[in-house]
Amino acid sequence: MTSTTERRGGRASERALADLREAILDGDLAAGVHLGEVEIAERLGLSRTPVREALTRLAAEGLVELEAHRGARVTSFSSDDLDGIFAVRLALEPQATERAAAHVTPADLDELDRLARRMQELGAPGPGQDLDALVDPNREFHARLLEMAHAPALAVALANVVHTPVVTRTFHTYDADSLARSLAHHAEIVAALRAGDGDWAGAVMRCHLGNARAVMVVGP
Amino acid sequence: MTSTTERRGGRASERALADLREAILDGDLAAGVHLGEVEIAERLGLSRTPVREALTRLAAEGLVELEAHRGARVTSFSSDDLDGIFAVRLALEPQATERAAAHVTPADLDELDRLARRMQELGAPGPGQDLDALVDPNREFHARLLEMAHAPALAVALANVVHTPVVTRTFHTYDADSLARSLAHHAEIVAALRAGDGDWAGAVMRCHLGNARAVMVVGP
DNA sequence: GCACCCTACGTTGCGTACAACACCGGGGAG
DNA sequence: CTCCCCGGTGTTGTACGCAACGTAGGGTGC
Repeated sequence: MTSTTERRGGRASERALADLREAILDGDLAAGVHLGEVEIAERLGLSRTPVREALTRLAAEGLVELEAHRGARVTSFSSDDLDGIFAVRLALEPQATERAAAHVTPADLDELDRLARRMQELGAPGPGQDLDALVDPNREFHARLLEMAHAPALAVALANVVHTPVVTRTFHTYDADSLARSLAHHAEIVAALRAGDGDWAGAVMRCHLGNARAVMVVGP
Repeated sequence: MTSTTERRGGRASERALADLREAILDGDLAAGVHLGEVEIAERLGLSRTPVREALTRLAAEGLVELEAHRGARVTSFSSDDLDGIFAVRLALEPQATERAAAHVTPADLDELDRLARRMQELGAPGPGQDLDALVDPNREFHARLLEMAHAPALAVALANVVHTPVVTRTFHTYDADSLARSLAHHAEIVAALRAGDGDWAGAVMRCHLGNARAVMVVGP
């Protein structure tokens, strides 16, 4: 899950938060959709109060936008926004990867290796290919890596910007070559970490993000 | 003020938010202090509801920490946290400064110049020195610079981590030389921007942060 | 004397009712 | 015909009351 602590939330608030976040991240709630407090409350069988709190927190995360007396809308991102997001990722995530190399444990390596292999299975061309199933392990891979860096500030800065919905919501935009590269990068990061080479791991992450950026951001 | 948009807030909520944030940033509420909802509500003459919302948003900003059924506490930062914060600043703020060079207007330059000069007056050794008064213009300087970068994602990432209270709350920890350097950096950034040299400006910002880090973080 | 439990209190979490504000439609004046 | 004003309607913003949870203190059993 997210590394940001799940404070407060006597279950109802937390439930509303998790539910809404999942719906947005999975794309069930498209960008720009209006979110009425009563509507959500009724759908979840709750009062407006916890829903309202959840919306406030989602707004702080940047997943929704609140307009006074006009309700909440799912945030929509422009191409420029995407570009800015990748700029932040490129500035922070390789550094986090470098740091991760210093703290990595065998258990971490096994887990990352497992995720990387699973993604290569799911992403391999052929009848078994399932691009939608790639989303979760990919998210998990990057989250674990971030966690291993033992750099809370870095993690928070990224979490509050990356807004995983837009960035990792789908792999359908990847062409075959880019996808293959992306999956190979994960494996290479594991290899670099296993070798204890932070510079190498960071460099691969830079490649990984550069590749993703080229796919996502419609360049000039 | 903060560049993060001030959505929602039918005055009461916004007022509570602004009031609490100011109190924390100014150090009136020390780190670790317990914040009771009723206590704050009564002091501001409001109900618990807007106070609660304000606390939720402050928690999202990282200024307070919420424990379930145990209330809110003003966040306290460890030396490691500070180090992590500076790592993020060093990764992002120079880049923002570089970008600012591309969008800078004469009006912006005048404003930055005014702030830099004012800080040099206030910080000059002698009877007129007022270190406390430095805090606001310094905050404003960095905020303006960030705004000029036209990179919302960068700004958000920084805003959610820098937690200005710890970083810029006081200049009393600066020794004379470090303070002089810090003030000179501001002026040099203005000069670099006026010359339209983003690389130069970014480099100065790196120096600026390195200097601050050396002062703040008791490093080995 | 010490550990454990149980009760009483204060706090937060949630639900509900009311007030304030913003949008939308019709009607009238120019 | 167009523009402005004005009430209707649905939304969000706030206040208040109750319930649930955590904590601290005293009391009892060992």
